[in-house]
Amino acid sequence: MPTLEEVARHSGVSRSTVSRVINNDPHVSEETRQKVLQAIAELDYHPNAVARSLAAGHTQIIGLVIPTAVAMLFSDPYFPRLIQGVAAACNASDYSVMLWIGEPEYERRTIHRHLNSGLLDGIIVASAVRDDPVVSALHQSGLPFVMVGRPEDPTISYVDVDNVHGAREAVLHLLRQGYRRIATITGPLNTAAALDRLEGYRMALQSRGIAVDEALIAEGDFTEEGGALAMQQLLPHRPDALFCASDTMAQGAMRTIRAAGLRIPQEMAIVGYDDMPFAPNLEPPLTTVRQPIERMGQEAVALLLDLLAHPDDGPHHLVLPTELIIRASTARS
Amino acid sequence: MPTLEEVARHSGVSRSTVSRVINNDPHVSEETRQKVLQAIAELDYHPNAVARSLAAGHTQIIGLVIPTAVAMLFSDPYFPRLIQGVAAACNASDYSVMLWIGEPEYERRTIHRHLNSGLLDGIIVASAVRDDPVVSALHQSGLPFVMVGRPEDPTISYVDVDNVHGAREAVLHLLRQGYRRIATITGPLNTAAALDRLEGYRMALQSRGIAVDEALIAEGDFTEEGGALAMQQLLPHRPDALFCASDTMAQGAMRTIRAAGLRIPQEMAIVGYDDMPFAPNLEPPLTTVRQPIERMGQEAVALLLDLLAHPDDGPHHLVLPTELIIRASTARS
DNA sequence: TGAGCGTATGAGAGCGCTCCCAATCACGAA
DNA sequence: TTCGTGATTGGGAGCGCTCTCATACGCTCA
Repeated sequence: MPTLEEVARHSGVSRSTVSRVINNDPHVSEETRQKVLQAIAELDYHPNAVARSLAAGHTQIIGLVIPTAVAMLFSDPYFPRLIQGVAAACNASDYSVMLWIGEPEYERRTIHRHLNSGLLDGIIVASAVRDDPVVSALHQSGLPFVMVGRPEDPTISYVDVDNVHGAREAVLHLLRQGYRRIATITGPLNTAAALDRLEGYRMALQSRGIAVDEALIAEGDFTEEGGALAMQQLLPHRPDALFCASDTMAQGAMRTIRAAGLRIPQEMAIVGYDDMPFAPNLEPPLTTVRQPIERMGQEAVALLLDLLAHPDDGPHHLVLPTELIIRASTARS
Repeated sequence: MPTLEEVARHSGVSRSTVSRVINNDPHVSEETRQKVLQAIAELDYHPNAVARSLAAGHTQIIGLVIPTAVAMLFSDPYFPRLIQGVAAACNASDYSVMLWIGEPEYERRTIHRHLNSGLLDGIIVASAVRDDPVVSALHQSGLPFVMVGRPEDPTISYVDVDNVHGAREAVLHLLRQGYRRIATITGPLNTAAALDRLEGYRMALQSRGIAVDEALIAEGDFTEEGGALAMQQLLPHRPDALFCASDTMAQGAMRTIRAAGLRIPQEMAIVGYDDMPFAPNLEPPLTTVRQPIERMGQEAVALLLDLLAHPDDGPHHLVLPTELIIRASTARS
């Protein structure tokens, strides 16, 4: 593995000059630049990222933390898409992504060790639950970071989708279709997304003068099984429509509904959330709220890079719009 | 951020000694060790990973390359689970994971730049297609690497599942149930997994003296849509059973089958592959071949670390067993 | 012709750590 | 007492690069 030094010797210039051409410093004559470039090609030289980071004081690496419980990663295409978005944006900006999946047994010491190792220039935290220890550790470490999903603390930069609005539109659609006893299966209520969607549900009903019946609200956990279970609680209260805080839970709820002998959408309309790839293939195809997951990842990177460039700026908050995708599961025939 | 130097001053010993206690060198008196440990705690010192890497010549970082086309990441839980396995195993061994999602536009130069930057101690390549440029680049870079999924070149270390055997068992099950005109939807035939599963299909038929009808073989692309399309090709040839090289494609095929008015499994039995989370929830629940995806990730890390420790060992090949999960989609009633 | 200025280049001091080698010391053996 | 021995500790030379500063070399302009 050739070094800067060797390239310098080979092309008859100093280390500094080679460094300049590598870093595209304009203060190099065209002639010298060519000479150096040729030496680089001949020796097949590649700068050593580690040495470069040590000298420069930054690594061009950002961390992507996914502190969610292990189980969700398995079935939910949310994270792959988010990762995809983050990776794409990083590649485009010459950053690398260090993946860090928060295992439950990770305790404070390990977290700190990673955060303070100087390996990361910044961090993106995906979908933390409330009071996540990673977030507080991050906060006191002083490392720049942005969250995907609104945190409690407004001084933190984040990008999120407009969950309240998305949920409200979904429920309003149900209302417009003439449904009146609308139930909801929420996500785990220690997440901001679940809370916001529930809030949207309430707002929609209230805006039409319909009292919220707490018996029509069941808490799920974003899993298929959890959706099926929650639906069992809901069924005795005879709702005529359902707003689910995730497509995955909607899928589970549909199973329960069918098992109870009810027809969708004639006897029970359903709206999901996420517009997962399987949503159009369900029986019947699922009306749902699409959110720009991948774009969130990209915007999170953009925000973080901005934060790295201008550390003194206040926190940035970016809220992306959602889109209601209407399919057969809410078609009052 | 305090440095080694400061810890040394603060505890009244030399840099070397502090370095020793950090690295658990036994040649330090208990008394000194305590003194240093205390200074470390008081200053809240954390070693700088970058400086350490530069001096030590290795980074404790491994790369996880996913060169597959973007689309698959979206719908397929395969990668999340693999990532999960890799991350877990790395954490357990004090390594970090650098994620590298191969965008199509990544050309040779970029690949080389990453491989030769010295940032990575080793690499795990997930599911490369045949003649993937990343693999050849990796080969000539001299970086230790292992693949997930059997490569053509036997000198490369890999871990894989026994795809031939898994497919054979699946088709034999169909045969045992009395089905005779068994069709198959393969994966893209430029991947080893698809080829191996097709091979298992052929072997099963031949072992029962049944001639392979090429009209009953359709190539898919591991997507739901691809499965639906492939099934349309197959239908005119009147198969009575189907072996799908992935659950996702099976899902698509079921859609086509149902649209054609055929009942599953009475008029068309189906076996999938992967045992994805949704497989038991399909209508009817899908018989499928389960493979230990997460474990593959773990074993890949184990193999790689072994390779790092013993660079001169020959290539390791590890083939994990599959398991046939029998559900209603093959229940000849 | 020489002062003044801008541009191209080189020198050298780190960045924070590891690791080899030498120095020190205590202690038992000769 | 002297020397060897082994356990501790310190010194110092890098790892490969960046970056500030100083130097040198043209120019232009008076």
